[in-house]
Amino acid sequence: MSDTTQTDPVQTVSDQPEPAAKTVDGLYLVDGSGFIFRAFHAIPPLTRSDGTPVNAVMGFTNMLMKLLADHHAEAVAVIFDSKRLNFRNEFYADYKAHRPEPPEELKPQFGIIREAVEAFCVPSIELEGYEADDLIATYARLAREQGRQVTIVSSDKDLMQLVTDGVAMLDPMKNKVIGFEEVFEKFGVTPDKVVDVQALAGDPVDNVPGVPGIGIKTAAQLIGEYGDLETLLERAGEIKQPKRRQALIDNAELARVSKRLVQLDDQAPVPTPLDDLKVREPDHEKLLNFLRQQGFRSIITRVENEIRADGRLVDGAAAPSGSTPTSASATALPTSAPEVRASARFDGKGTYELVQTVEALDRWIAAAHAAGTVAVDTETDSLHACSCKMVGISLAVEQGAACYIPVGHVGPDGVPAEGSLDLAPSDAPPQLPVEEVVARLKPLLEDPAILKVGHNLKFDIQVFGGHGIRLAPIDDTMLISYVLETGLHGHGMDELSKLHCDYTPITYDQVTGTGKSRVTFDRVALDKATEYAAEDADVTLRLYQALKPRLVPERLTTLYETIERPLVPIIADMEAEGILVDCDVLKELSKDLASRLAELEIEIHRVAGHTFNVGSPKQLGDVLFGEMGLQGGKKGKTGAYSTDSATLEPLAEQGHDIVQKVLDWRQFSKLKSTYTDSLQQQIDAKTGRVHTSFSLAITTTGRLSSNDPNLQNIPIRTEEGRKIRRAFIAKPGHTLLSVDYSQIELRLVAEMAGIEALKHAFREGIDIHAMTASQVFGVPLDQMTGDIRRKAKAINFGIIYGISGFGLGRQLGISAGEANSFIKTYLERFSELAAFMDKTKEFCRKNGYVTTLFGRRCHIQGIAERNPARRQFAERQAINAPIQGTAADIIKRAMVRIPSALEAAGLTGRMLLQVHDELIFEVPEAEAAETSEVVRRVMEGAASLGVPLVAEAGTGHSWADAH
DNA sequence: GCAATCACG
DNA sequence: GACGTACGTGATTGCC
Repeated sequence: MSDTTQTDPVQTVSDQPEPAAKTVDGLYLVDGSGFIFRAFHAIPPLTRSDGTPVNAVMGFTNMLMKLLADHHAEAVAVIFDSKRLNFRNEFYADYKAHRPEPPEELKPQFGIIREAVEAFCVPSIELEGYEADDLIATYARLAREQGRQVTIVSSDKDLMQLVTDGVAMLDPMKNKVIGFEEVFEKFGVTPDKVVDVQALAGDPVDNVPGVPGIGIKTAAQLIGEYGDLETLLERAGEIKQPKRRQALIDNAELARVSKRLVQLDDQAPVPTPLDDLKVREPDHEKLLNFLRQQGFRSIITRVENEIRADGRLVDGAAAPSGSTPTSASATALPTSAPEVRASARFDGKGTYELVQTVEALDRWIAAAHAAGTVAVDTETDSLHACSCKMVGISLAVEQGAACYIPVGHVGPDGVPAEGSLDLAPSDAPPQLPVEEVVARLKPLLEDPAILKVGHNLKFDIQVFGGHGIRLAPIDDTMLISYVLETGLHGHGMDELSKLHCDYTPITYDQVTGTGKSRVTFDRVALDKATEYAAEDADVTLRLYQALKPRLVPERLTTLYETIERPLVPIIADMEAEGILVDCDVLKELSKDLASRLAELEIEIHRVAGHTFNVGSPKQLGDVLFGEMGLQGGKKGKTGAYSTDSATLEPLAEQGHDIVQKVLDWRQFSKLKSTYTDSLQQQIDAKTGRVHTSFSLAITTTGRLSSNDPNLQNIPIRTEEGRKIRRAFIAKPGHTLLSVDYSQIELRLVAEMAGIEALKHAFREGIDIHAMTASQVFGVPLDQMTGDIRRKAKAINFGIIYGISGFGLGRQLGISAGEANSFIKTYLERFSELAAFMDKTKEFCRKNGYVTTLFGRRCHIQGIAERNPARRQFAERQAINAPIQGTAADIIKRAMVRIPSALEAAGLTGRMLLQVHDELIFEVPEAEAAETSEVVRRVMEGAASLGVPLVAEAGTGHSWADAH
């Protein structure tokens, strides 16, 4: 069961959560004409590759698709207005006379939208002389007479008069049901009185006259009082307000005409019998053909995924050229199919939209709703997600259709934008206030039905988190690329764009400049910022379309959806939390180290006979091996003496005091510069804590990495270094909890290679190094010495690294030959191991990658090299990667489960750090014991294997104490 | 910007 | 038997 505990709202289209407004099955009558206009105005301009505008087509198609997917309709029809005049014009010539001609860009789309309906195998209905509303009224009546449920898909107020028991309306864009309550909210009366209110209030849009001076509010009040229009007109003389009374008396006839105009005709002669409106099985080929003609790539992807999920399509048979595993890396963007492009071309600079008004913003939000998927990217003034300022947001809804919303740009002199508290005269460019943009975007960005796609969304999640937005659900193109092609290349956006889209995006440096003249992004001019930022969102969407479809056929969906993707918000929280660091402890250590370094330096210079830079390997080598004549060889192309600790340590042991001093100097210098000094700089001024950044897509094995600062390599191995851990502390009333896996990699070797003797030892809780020592060296456990055990331990580590005689020999200070004989014995004692290593190497040669227990693929380059050195290097990687990678999978699985496990247990502690096989928490003192148990339980249960996983916990005020 | 060195698992 | 060697990272420093 362990594999399926994590669920996420968006896996495939068909997996999406139940819509908020689910209506009962029955007849769905779609107000086609209403939607054409709504879609046209909601979606930014898009054109097909042949120049035909298709934005309304896309909006309409999306709406229809969503409707069919979200509701189990037994019958559906799309109803259109007929072009000609209708019966209302016979008695009121001016009816809808003010309607302007549809915009030029819309006209060609009417026909295409009818094709769209056809492609979905949904009946489309129109009738000369009647408006769509009349046909809808008629069908609704007919269905009601058969006792069937009716849903009118529209948000047009003119249709609200039809709402009654069994007839509801549905606004598919907002996914909102319009029933009695909503109608009452709008008109102030029950649906059956809506026409009376409309007759009085009139409607300037449709040129329905109504009674002058009476609006909806007054009309509702009057109808409420008098019951209906006729009664009101008859008793108009009783009205107290003179003006209102006179208006009603004078315009009684106008009101009656108005009522006839707004009253829908439910007796229209329907062109298609109600019984013919059954939902038919969709013709996928026909639908896909239509979508391809329009170049709706994201919709095509969704449809294909849906079809695939239904199992009606053999993998790859109808997939676009970019989504089959074989051709994916070669051509991500098919060239044959036409593509939707905004008025912009992909490489046409300066054509993305700069959003500076609420109207434009709302248009993009509506477009995102229509598309169902939106690529999001944030721009900030620094790379530190926790402390940076949000400068702008970009959205992309379709290839080429992207915008940039500036919210934090300042003028060239750094004057804040208008709306900031600063009242100084502003030369900041015009832009919407950040609060307003955030407020309008929040429902979209948190909408469980809208997928947010980003590249390295961990960053954007933190930026939005700072503004009270919890971005979800998400897909991350960086992580999709990472699970698909770990080890083949990096996963930065620019690199992936070149690789998959054959396109080089504008670089950050091009926009901000480099070196001395670099400016922060908030000072970049808006046009330049738009080109860069909107393009990033656009590229992200393209990468998504190229990469996401590969997950299923390449069997990487589970890894991505249950491990990598859920980890994103969890790591984001850990980074935002940070860890408390006591600056005074570090200062004290710095001071200490400084004086010891000074002493050592004087001493070293004295022995050398002159001053030199001890920190320069070149100068040091010259002094030690040149001037002083110590034994040591030149190395490498640089021709310089090697002076690393492996070289110097033997010399120090021979009694060369100066060498020992150099080694000490090196160690202290490292501690001071890398840890005590720089760590002080890295404490966040606001939080007093250190916020590292974990990279999720760097390593070739699946591990995380930590940077800025790296908190995964804080010293521990030496006493001096360990002191640095005293500076990492818990806040008042809290304690640090450290829980680490014991011997996880060796346990995994036993498991994956199926080494029975090792598995048995782990199950019995035997000292594993002593046990291997007794096996390999034939020493009984009760005669074990520390030195023999140390050798065995080195061999065990060697196994994990893809052992070689030379490497082991060097580690143990013995000859390669001697080391080789140890290895030989080891492989004889644990005979399953050799087979495992051979099998792994062979698999890697055949496939180019190796896999972990949880299906992660680590691509290994050079496995088939002719050069034996390079090939053997690849082979060692091939041995190591499944082991290291499985351990990484396991701790990630634990990390995904821990926050919810703590919450379920009512515990408030926070996970702060991960150090490969260790997790660090900050917990209230009173919760320490219980938290420790919950965490251990989750960690030990993160995989169920033939060997037990063991997690050990420690607590203390500082990290040094917790270990 | 690269090489050398060394901190961690 | 070649060929150069343990696996995976990140930060700092000196030097070109």
